[in-house]
Amino acid sequence: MSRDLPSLNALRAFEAAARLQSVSHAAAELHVTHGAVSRQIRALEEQLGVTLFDKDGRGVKLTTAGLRLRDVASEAFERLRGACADLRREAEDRPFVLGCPGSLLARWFIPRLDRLNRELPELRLQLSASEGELDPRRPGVDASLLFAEPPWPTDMEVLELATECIGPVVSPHCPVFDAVRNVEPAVLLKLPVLHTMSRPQAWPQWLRAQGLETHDLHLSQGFEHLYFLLEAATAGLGVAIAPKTLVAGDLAAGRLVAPWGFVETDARLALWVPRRHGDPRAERLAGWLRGQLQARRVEHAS
Amino acid sequence: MSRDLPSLNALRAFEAAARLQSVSHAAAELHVTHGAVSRQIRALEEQLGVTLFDKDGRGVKLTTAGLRLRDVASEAFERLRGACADLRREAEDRPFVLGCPGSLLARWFIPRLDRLNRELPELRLQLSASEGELDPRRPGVDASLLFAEPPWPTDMEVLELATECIGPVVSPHCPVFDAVRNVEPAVLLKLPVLHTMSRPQAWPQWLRAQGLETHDLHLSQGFEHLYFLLEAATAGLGVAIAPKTLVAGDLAAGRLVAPWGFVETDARLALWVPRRHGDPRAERLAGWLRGQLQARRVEHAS
DNA sequence: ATGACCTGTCAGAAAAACTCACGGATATCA
DNA sequence: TGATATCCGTGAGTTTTTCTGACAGGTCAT
Repeated sequence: MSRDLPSLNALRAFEAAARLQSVSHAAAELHVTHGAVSRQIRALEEQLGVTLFDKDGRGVKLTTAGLRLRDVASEAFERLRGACADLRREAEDRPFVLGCPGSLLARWFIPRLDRLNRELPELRLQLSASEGELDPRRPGVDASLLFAEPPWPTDMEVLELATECIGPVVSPHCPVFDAVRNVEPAVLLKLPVLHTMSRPQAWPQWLRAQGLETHDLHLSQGFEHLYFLLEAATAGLGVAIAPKTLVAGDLAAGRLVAPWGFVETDARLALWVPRRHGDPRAERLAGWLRGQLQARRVEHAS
Repeated sequence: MSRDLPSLNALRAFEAAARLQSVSHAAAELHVTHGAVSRQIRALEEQLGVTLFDKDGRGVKLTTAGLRLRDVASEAFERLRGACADLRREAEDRPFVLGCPGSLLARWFIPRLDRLNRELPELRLQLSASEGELDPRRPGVDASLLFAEPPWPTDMEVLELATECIGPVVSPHCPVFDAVRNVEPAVLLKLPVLHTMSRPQAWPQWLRAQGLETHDLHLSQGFEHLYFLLEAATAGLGVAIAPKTLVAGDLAAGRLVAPWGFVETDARLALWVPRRHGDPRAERLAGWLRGQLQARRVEHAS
């Protein structure tokens, strides 16, 4: 029992009061009322069975026992303060690691990276393109940016950034471009289309949204990653289906066209933050990303 | 803000878990459930913005940040533990100072002091006979033993030990003894009686209890302290009035007789303990005193 | 005396910590 | 290879601690 520490909050209150020679000043430092500090000191005196303060005029004065305890307590708390401050500072200085699929990284993020680093330098953003499947729970990753459909897992805080719109895109230099320039969506059913393993539902989703049957679909070349699919499309290999966000740049530059329009899906572009960590910088990043996605839309509308 | 310490209870939970490399063992050490410790560690990690533990199989392992914090925290807490244990030990070893009127000290306490020191050696009892008025609030006095009537002051814990009975006593060798051996109380009104300044109400109280008028009372020699009054009575100077407890020894030894009996007053023999200190040893002393007072009564009855 | 200032105390309110029960993951044993 | 035991994390609800706000008493300077 004697190995047990007394109440640590009481010790902290005592230490502050002893250091400042004043219950009221200690209360101010601890952001509480003087009554709270007075109580804590009383409790500590009872636990130790020792008088720590005597009244001295209208203030207080340490007893010899109090003096000895103050010396130890002040040093102990000062060390703890220092160690905690170091840890906090390092946590703040640590780069923020953002997991991100390669396609999103290449087509959307890289062009905006410079501005991000300028506007949010304290983030020290470090991008980690996923190899294979993106795992938002991978240790060392502070947050992940990805397209996905609700429901969200409970162990992640999901900050939604934008809805997803998908639609067929094709290069104007594509050999079949003349055949497909007809904006009637049904024409696409007659053509072999490019697709990706990671989004097998993309074509059926879009076709259903157009009121077309999906069983006539002719899938041709498939790619493991969306990133390669988009490269293939811009290279003129055929008609691909892609999220609008990822091809907005290509559309603006004329490298791709999307004559058949886009449809909104249930998926969301969202920032996934493991609840375990909950880095406050994730919120800042989400805010900035929302601003960028908004700006892009405004730019298009004008 | 960064000068602020994180939650100290969280820090203590972390320190225990880090030292024992186990949340459950830490919980056992702190006498709480593992859930409580887990929560505290989680809270600390959030406050510092740093991961302190990683999962390791079915246990936990410190991160490098956790390792650094543990080193500091363990030392800091160990120092605090040591300082507090020292203070507690000294508090325990410190003599227990009991304030006591000289009469009670001489007539009741001193004959029992030897047994008390044998039966409660850890008390290291130190008796402080009051000079002049006994002040139960005097600094340095852990408790005071005195006769007094309720109501009790609120800043004192009053442990009642026995009721007070007072009555006239006289030495068998007193010159007037033959005159007063008549047990009719009224005879006392005809004699000059010894009294004390500190209990001016003693005689009137007793007379009223006998159904006698008080205005006929002839006070003769007065003494400042009860102690001297009793000395005078045993020396045969006259009839005194005294608490039964203080003259029980003299009655048993035949140095005094009390043919007129005793009456119970409103006063109590009680141990007064300043609430500010509340030394737990006061309870032990009160228990022992009650036992002694009881024993004396039983002894008389038999 | 009066006002400024400080501390101690109380009842009730607010906040923190705890418990209990459950779920998921990992070792150990048969 | 299941079955079992152990360990940690989490959520709802409750208990315990702590704080507040108001007041009382004491000291000091004017």
